[in-house]
Amino acid sequence: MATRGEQTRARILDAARASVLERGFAATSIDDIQEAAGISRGTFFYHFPSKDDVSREIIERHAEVDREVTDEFLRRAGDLVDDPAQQLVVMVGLYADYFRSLDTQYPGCLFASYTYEAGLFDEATEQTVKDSIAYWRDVVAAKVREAMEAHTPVIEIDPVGVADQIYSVMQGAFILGKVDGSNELIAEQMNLLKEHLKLVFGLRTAAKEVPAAT
Amino acid sequence: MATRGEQTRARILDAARASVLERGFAATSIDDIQEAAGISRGTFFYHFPSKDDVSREIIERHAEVDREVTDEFLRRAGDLVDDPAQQLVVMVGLYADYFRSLDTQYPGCLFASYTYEAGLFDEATEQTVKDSIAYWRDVVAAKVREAMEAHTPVIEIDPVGVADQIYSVMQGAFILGKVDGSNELIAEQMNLLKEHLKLVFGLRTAAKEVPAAT
DNA sequence: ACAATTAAACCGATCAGTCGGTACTGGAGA
DNA sequence: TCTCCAGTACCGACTGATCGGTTTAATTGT
Repeated sequence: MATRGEQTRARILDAARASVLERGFAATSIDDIQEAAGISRGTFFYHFPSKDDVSREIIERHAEVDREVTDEFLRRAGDLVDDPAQQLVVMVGLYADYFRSLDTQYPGCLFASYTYEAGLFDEATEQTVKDSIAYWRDVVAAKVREAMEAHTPVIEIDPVGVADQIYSVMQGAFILGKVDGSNELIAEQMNLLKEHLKLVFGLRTAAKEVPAAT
Repeated sequence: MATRGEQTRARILDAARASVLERGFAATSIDDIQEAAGISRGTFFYHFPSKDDVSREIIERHAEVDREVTDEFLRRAGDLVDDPAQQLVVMVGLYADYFRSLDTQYPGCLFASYTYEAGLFDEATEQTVKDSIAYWRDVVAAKVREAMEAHTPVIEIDPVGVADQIYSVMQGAFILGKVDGSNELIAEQMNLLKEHLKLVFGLRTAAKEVPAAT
């Protein structure tokens, strides 16, 4: 159970995160955060020495969650199917399901937000973003490598390139999703990517041939 | 020939655009712009009534250039090959070549920047972003539709979905490219996407079979 | 008792935007 | 050719508001 102080701290971080994703970090004032969190100005500074500390903590928390989700999706994919190529496909599908299941508009990714506000953050914060992306890239690329051993790809591919492609589609879809106000768009992009991966690894469901009507 | 005033105006817009792409709009002060453009504070306000007007003009100029590039790439693709599916592939390749040819780090897309700072801009500005993306989607989706008629896709696809996928990969790659400080990454992502498209439309270069050694 | 919270006053820095004035330039009139 | 003038372009000091951050004294919850 979280103490009262911890709850307030969490409320501050939540409010800050939401505002940063909507307006960006620079346009997020402490008064905005304080008001959204339903606390006073004094309380904000009781919990955080500065605004920068909030940005650091937000990104670190996001990095942590991101890593957990990555690990869990990979683990669940591993539980569901044995073939590493299938695991990749399932993983992308899990992302699709996740975005589709949300009942509010997905607000985008903090890493992207910070990237488009580069120069406002200190070295350590930038490094957190880089490390998080690098982690994702590494674990997914490793899985792609496994998949390549199990199924010779139909086209020449670079494992890191494929990992980046998945990441790119996700990040790009977040932007389109925000503009269109649609989580479904994000999910659909993940689904299409899934089909691409199946093609690359020759995982076409051959049994799905439509029986000719007569 | 541009008048002196027009040149100054352009310098202001260039400086503003660069700063917005690096730090975001909110963190771009008029002093930043003024200093980068090599003019005084007074001159800025001589040319622009407010900071918001600059944001509007920047995005409109970007939208215009974006549209021109889209049209030109599609036109050039049409000049190079007849088959609409091949045209799509060539178009993506043209983007790849473009990003590879840059000698400075590609700073990212203003639409993405604005999307992650939504709420700072007025209705008209937001609409410009939406319209620009919609235009891209429409013309590329139309080409995908043509391609589908010429080549039955190997997988079930939605033309708009495919257009969005290309856009997503580009936008996502911009982010990765910024983080990694690499234009090559962006170009590589476009190349991989090119291969995916070839697969989908069955455009594999069958003649490329590696002759068995011995 | 002690941690958490409040409200308000306050600070210096920086912000967007204003204003009064100056330099440059390209004619028009003599 | 010289003078004068209007418009264009530019300048930098100034204003009021807002920013992040501090301080304090008085509560509240456990």
